[in-house]
Amino acid sequence: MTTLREREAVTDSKSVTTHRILVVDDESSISDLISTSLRFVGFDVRTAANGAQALQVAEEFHPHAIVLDVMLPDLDGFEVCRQLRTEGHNVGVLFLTAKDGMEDKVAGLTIGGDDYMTKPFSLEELVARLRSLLRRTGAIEMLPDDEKIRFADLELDEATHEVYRAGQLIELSPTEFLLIRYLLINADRVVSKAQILDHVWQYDFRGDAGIVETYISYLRKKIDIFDPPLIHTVRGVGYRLRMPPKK
Amino acid sequence: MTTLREREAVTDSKSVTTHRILVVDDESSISDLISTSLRFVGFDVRTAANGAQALQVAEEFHPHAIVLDVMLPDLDGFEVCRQLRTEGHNVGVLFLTAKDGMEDKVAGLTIGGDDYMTKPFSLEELVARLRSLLRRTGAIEMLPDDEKIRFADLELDEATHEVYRAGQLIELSPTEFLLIRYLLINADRVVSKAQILDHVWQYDFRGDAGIVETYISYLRKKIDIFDPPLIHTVRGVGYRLRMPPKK
DNA sequence: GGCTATTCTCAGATAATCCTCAGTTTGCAG
DNA sequence: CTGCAAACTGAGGATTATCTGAGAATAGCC
Repeated sequence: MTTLREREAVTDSKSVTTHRILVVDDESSISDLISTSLRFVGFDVRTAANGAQALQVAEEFHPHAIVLDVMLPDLDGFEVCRQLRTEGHNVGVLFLTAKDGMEDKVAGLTIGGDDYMTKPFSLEELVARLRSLLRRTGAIEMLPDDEKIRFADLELDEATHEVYRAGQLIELSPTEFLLIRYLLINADRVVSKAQILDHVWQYDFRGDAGIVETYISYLRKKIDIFDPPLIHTVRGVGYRLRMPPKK
Repeated sequence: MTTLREREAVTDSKSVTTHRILVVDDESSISDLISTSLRFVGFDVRTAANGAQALQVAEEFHPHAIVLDVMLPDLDGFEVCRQLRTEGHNVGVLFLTAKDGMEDKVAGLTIGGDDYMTKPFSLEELVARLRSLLRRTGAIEMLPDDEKIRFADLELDEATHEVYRAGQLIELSPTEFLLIRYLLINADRVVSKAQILDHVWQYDFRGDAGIVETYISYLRKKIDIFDPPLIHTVRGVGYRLRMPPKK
């Protein structure tokens, strides 16, 4: 489903504020997945399958940010990053790393505005991190309310990762947080369980869509003990955040 | 009984710009059913019976959207989709999947604004989902009220799946929703029970047309308790949504 | 290496929906 | 006005979707 943000982004892309993102990964399935997803939310995407190609594309594409796998067939991601920087590309990098212990090394190297994620990740998170990266590196000018999403008396703060209902802080697990954010971004629209699964869960999740029901149930117990309930089931279709119709 | 019934009256007067749709399915009965139906509502349709052919046809046809069975004799649907995307066809895909077994392959199907349906499906739903897909992927320009259908004081919202009569929210079951949408799309025209059955019910439904009467009755109890009644019986022919002649 | 929070599966309970059927009502032709 | 076929509607059983609790597996943390 098109989300509000996604639509804004899509509209933007036709006018001025399209951001150029370079995606570098040698597995084409991953880079396809990422680029499809990023294109859909309105970024201008170019891909590269190795380090040399990445440097070459960066030269003419001048990306605002790079999604960069650290494990590449030729140069490794750090090397690519170093060379870019020495050539004067002052660009934010979101590193991707396999979950194999390299994490610490990456963590140490992501100084400045950079960030990193371990594979597999969820697409919601990728987009969120990328936006945050662009914001930090100044590619997107910071709007005051840019990092808060509100619906009724529900408020989500991207910067602090906090969620409030009726002014009260709600403790959420990581997955619960991603789920409520996805619902908030799509407030008032119906989203199917498949969509939720594809956006919120890691891309390699091969379980049943029933897990969505479980997490909806968790969220309801934390968020919808308040009145009025905001999370509504649309039988046979999906879920939807909505205000009860006023009498 | 429920094979290919008459569908004369249902021409789509609205669509001016014709959109190109590629239908890919190896069962010709299915692809015939779909393409006939899509042509009827005004799309320009081309078909392919396997993955290779699909890629080839896409090359010269440049479809705005693809209806793609995931189970094909050569490549599977995902592979076709991936190859299309890497070749720069930035096109929305509506996947068709069999209900049995493949449940776990559902993940990843709704990424770039794509969508999927399980077989068997109803033609009404197919068309609705396809329109929504075209809208999302930008093939149809988005008008503010694009997702609403109105007739008299009856209003249906595709995005929220809500129906209002006289400003009041009406709770409908999935089948009731499809039925009222079909009537709304054909507002002021008579539609036969056979047509309704063909469009609203799954194409493999083998029951009696009497079910339509039952559902019309359900709708009347929810929608036509308001004045004036909008759902009218045309004895011996079918049903019609219409305003009563003014006094 | 244990401890805790979290994720995920599963299965029974609950509830909504679907569909059939049969008795009743309605409209129309003769 | 009468009789017949079409349409209406309520009841109920079958089916399916969703909810939720319990517990096993896993990951993250000190």
